[in-house]
Amino acid sequence: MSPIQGTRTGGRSARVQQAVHDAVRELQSERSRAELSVPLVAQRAGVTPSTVYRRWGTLQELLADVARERMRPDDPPDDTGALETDLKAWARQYLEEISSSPGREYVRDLVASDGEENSEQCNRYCQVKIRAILDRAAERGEPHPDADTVTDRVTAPIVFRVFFSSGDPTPEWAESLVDQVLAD
Amino acid sequence: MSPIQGTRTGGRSARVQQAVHDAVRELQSERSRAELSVPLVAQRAGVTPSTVYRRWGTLQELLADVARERMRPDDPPDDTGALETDLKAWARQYLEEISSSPGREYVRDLVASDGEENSEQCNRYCQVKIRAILDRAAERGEPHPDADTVTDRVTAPIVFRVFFSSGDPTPEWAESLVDQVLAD
DNA sequence: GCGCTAAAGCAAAGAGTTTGCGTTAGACTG
DNA sequence: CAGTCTAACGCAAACTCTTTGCTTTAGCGC
Repeated sequence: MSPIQGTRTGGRSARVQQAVHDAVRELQSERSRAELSVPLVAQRAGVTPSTVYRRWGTLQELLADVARERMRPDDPPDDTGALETDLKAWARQYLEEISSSPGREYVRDLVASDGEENSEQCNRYCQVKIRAILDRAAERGEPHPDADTVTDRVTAPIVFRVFFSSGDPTPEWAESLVDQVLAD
Repeated sequence: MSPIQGTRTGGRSARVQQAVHDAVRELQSERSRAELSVPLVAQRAGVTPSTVYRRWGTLQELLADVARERMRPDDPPDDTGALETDLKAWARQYLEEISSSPGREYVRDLVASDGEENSEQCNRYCQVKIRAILDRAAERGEPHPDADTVTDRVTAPIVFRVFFSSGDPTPEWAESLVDQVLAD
């Protein structure tokens, strides 16, 4: 992979980015969101605040950048042997992840950031997992909805309820969304 | 309605709140979000910044407060004579409202605010409109889903796609969500 | 009217942000 | 493999925003 003309991707730049991201993650686990600040992160990372401002612009954008990284899919979703159970397991895990206190903060940071790139990337990560599940169903010969349908009928309601509804959504409710999308 | 003990609801307090809200709305129509600041709003409203800080805490919370006011339902939704067309008209209008550039900003401000009160209130406003439509359907004797189902299957996908998806959702797509929820 | 106090004003101290300029690391070239 | 070039970093000063203690004011309840 050749580096893009006019931007530096390796060496010191990469080390600074790594150090700043690590600093944010450390501080997020130690202090509340309101206590975070660019100077604080910069000090922990061993760089000057101006470096952070010039690269990320605002604390908001930096937090969104870190949040996006955290959402990146690591392992392929568990293979339970059937579409229904695969999707239910994923839906339960996803609900748990984003309804947790840190999970909500990450999504908040993503939505609050100026560029929509971050939120969109986050959804793409989500769809990568969903598609992996659907592809396995296809291999088994199971009938299955497409990824956009699963997004509209499972992912969207989960995210919406976590952020706009008063009660805590239950794992059972998340599973019922899967039942409904597989019913028709 | 008696005022709550220990807080002032009328007189000067009310005038200040009005002036600050007006100032925010004016400035939002003149400048970009990044150019807004508490001192700027305060100056336009004819109050001191410390007044704004003490009442709202941060610019974020103030913007969320204004955004919530804007989302408050004004008129009852149009009565087109049938559930399907009522819901489709509402879905189209809602999509248009929140996918517009200012609409997205309002929702962003709501989600970004610390207290979840604002986001939840916003959803309650939404459900008020949906329930009005469903109640009319009930009066006509039409079969109809409940408000939570409409929230999960129409409102949630609309909001989710506007914020997490790359392409612009179309009015036709919003209508198809209504078709699906009425189909089963 | 009169007193009481929540809320506003004022101003100074503190914290965060922006910016110009010099320096440095590391990518590219010959 | 040394030399050149420049994106990105460090530093520091100027600037803006935020916080806070104290004073003043408006207007509700008696």
